[in-house]
Amino acid sequence: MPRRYDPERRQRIIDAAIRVVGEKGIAGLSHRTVAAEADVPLGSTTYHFKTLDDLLVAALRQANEGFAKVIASRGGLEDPHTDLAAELAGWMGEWLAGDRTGVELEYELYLAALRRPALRPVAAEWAQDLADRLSRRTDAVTARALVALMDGICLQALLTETSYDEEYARDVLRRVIP
Amino acid sequence: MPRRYDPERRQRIIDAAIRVVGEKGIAGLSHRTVAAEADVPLGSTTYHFKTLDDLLVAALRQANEGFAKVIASRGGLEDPHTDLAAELAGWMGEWLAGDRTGVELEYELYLAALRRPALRPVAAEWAQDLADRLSRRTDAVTARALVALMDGICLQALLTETSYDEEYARDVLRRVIP
DNA sequence: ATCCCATGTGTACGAGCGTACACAACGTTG
DNA sequence: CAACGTTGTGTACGCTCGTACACATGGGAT
Repeated sequence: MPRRYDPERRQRIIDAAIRVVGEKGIAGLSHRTVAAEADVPLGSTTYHFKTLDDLLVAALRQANEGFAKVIASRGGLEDPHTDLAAELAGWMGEWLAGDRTGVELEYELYLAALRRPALRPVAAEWAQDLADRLSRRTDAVTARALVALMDGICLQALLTETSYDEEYARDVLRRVIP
Repeated sequence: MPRRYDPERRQRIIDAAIRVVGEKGIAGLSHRTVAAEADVPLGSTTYHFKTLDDLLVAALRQANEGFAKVIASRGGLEDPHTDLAAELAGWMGEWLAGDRTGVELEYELYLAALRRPALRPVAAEWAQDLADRLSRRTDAVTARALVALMDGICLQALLTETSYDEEYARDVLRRVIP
C-alpha cells in the first residue's frame, strides 16, 4: 500500500501550529508563520493543509489527545471513593495555576468552533469524551452538566481575570451532583 | 466646553463594527471593512479608534448594554414568585432559538477577551452585571454559579451544534439553586 | 526500464492590511 | 478678525496574506 503522505513532515507542521497559536493566538496563524516555525518551505504547509481550517482541526484534535492523557494519568476519576467535586475542582485549580499560555491555547482552539463549523465535530468530540469519563462516576445528565459548569467557571476566571476560587468551585460542583 | 468628538460619527462606526463582526466575525473586522460598512472614509475610523482593540471595546460595551436592556425588559427576574430556573432556561431557549448571528456576535466579542486584555474589564463588567441582577433572587455565590452554568450550557450548544434542551437546562439550573 | 503520481519546493501575483501624514473644514478662543 | 486645535479626508508605503503554478524528486506499479 502506498504511503499517501509523510507523517513526520505533517506532524512537524501540526506541532509548529500549536506553538504558534500558543504564542500569538489563532490570529497570528498563517501558512507562512507555521512554515517558519516548523522550518519547512511555504509550499509544504499549503500542500498538507489546503486551508487553515484543516490545520486548526488537526491542531485541536492533537491538543485534545494531549488533554485526555493528562486527565487519564491523574487517575482519581476512576476511584469511586474520592470526592468527585473536590477532585474536579482541584484539577481545575492545577490547570489554571500553571502557564496561562497552555490554557489559552486549548480554550482558543476549542472556542474557535463558534465561528468555524469545521471545528465543531472535534469540539463536540472533546466534550463528549470528558462527559464519558465523568459518566463512570455519575449519570450522563450530571456528567454533561459538570462539563458545562467547569467550562463556565474556567472561562470566567480567564475572561474576567478573577482569580480562581477552588473552594467556591468545589461547593458549586457538589450542588450539581445528585 | 469644546466638543472633543462627534458622537454621531463615532456611533455610526461602532454600529457598523457590530454589523461587520456579526456577519464576518472578528477576523473580518478591519479599519477598512468598518469604514466601508459605515460609509465613512478610512481615515475616519483610524482617527476615532487608533487600534482595533479600541473599537472592539466600544462594540462589546454597546452589545452588553443592548443585552442588559433585553434582560431588563423581560421582567420575571424581579418577581420572586416565578420559578427562577425555569425563567432562565426559558430565556436561554429564546435567545438560542433566534438568529444564530446575534448569539454568535455577543459570544464572539465576549470570548475575545481571552486573548485581548483590553476587553477583560468589559467582559468582567458584563458577568458582574448579570450576577448582580440574579442576586436579587438568590445569594451572590449562587448567582455567580448560575452565570457560569448558563455560559457553559450556551457554549456547548453553540460549539458542538447540539440542539438546546430546555428541560435539561431547567433541571440542572435548579440543582445549583439551594 | 519506464511511467505515474504522491510528495516536496521555489517564486510570483494581486489583494487587503495597519499606519502615517499632509491637507481641508470649521467652531472656539483670544 | 486671526490663530488654533479638533475633526474629517485622501493617498500612498511597506508588509503579510492566500493562492496558484511550474518544476524537482523518488518510490511503486506495470
